[in-house]
Amino acid sequence: MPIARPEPQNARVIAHVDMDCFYVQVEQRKNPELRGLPTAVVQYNSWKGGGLIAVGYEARKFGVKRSMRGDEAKRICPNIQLIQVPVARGKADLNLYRNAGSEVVSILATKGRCERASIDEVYLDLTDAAEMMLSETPPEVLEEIDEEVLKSHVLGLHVFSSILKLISHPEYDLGLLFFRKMLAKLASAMHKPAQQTVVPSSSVKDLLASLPVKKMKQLGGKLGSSLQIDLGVNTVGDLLQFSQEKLQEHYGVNTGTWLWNISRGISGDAVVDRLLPKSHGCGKTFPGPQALKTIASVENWVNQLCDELSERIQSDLDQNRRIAHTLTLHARAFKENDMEPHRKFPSKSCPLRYGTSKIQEAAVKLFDSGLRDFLGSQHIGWGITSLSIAASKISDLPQGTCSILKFLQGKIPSSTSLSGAGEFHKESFPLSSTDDVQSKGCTVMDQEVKQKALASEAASNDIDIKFQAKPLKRIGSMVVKTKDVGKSSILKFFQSSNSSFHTMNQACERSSLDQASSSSFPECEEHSDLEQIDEQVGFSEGHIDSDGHHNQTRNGYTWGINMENIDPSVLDELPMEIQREIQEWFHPPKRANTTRRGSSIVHYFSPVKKG
DNA sequence: ACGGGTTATACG
DNA sequence: TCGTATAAC
Repeated sequence: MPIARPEPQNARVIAHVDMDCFYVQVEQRKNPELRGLPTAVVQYNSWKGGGLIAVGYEARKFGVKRSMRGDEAKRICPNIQLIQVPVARGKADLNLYRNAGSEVVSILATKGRCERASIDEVYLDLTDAAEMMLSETPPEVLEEIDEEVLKSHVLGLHVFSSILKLISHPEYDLGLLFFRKMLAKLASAMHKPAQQTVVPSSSVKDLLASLPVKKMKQLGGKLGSSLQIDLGVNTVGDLLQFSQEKLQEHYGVNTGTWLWNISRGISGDAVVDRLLPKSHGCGKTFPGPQALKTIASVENWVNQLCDELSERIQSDLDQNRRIAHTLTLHARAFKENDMEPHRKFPSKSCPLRYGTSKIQEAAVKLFDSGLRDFLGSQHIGWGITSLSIAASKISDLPQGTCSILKFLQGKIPSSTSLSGAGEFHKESFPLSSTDDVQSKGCTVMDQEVKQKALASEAASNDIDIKFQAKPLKRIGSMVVKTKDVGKSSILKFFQSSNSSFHTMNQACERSSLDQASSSSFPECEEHSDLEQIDEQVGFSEGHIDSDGHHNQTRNGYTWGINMENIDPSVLDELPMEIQREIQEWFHPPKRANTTRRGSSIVHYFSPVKKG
């Protein structure tokens, strides 16, 4: 049976939704009395009335612009309502607007595949909806609709926004390949506010021919200027004269081919199904005299930033079941007596472990490290003019996971795909820089060789393999504990294949003197640190092809595999060692001199469906 | 030495 | 990879 593919890939119907003066609208929704009044949103107000970050259309009539100061706006437009961005922890707090943006996305997401492009912009793939419409509407009526749409920019389709739709039907499509997102984006800016612009395929060629390159997304900056100055390209149409090689010569293979393609309307950019941001960040500037000049003041602000970030990633975890793996700190700094206005302060990153104080400690370390690099051997005064931290490398938690605390309290997520016997396996999922191990170690290496080597390394180091389980789909992992339980752990992993731990365990036993040495896996050494074991413990329903042997432990007890036997209410009755161990998984003992170069991991417990 | 605070992406 | 630079809103 052939798979139905009714839709050629090049005929997507894509809308770009761009909110007009979004922050202002959010404030006006909150306080309807502001509606119709000239309104702007300002950040802070102590210096020259604060900086405007959004200006309503009523105020724009007076010439009020973004980037003006509040005082200036007031001069031009005495009646202007200046609404301050909320302040929390001494800094601007944009959560109100972020959440409003999420509201919009989730509404749009009911209409088609959505990609959140920014706090107030969404791409929306309406192909299915359009096809539905096409199939249910007689062609004559469709023509009429199209005509209407072309004549006037349809008003107020969405209370919140001006909407642009780019519509093309397969039968209208002549030679132009997918160019949709870019065009949609382009046209949404053409008629504002509260209007939509429809771009039929037939108009695209002419539109591009005269379109200034600077108007195109990605060409608004230096690259666009270079096109104008170095190549004399002023419109997208002008680009057509240049060969692909020529463009690559100037701008590299990647950018060169990209330019060549877009000038021909070729752009593979699909609307990616993503409703949530890929990272979270927060920062603050300390302009001029406010520059931070002591470690203590820096730490204070780092702590404030971390507090906010921690809250945000925690709510991302709670609401969206996502975990961030990397923490990055950026700063801008100057040196006293150094004529160079802004020497660069290096940005630094490390594995991200949850908990406000952990994040704060880590961020302060990152700052210290950056400051050392920044100062080198010089002993001179410095100042920090901006600080920011970010949480990135966010991944989804497997479905059905919950905190182990909840698990132990008996709050197990309801069973969906699996309903078999409840035997629980502990799994370890690699996070953040552990990905190094996979890409450096595993992908280049034969799986079996890798496993044997790992096993023999474990054996030769007199390490007791405590537990392993085969995790969901693509990643395999194991936790190796030393005999000295609780003192150190080594985390290793390998790409998942069908090989079970059973195999590995055997390999371990028989190859204790195997020639493969740990030096073959220097990257693994970096990950030997109990602190890598994150307390973010989850419970998940997965599929594990257990054979009942792979969980054998050799130091007297097992936990994890026998979780089915643990009644959460009688946790106290567990052997002391187990209790202690569980404690340590939650709160690994601190070790002063460990470098934190390894990664965090997340542990899951999965019920096993028995054959 | 800045409209300020975020996000995303490409490059080396 | 990580860190930097660029671009956008």
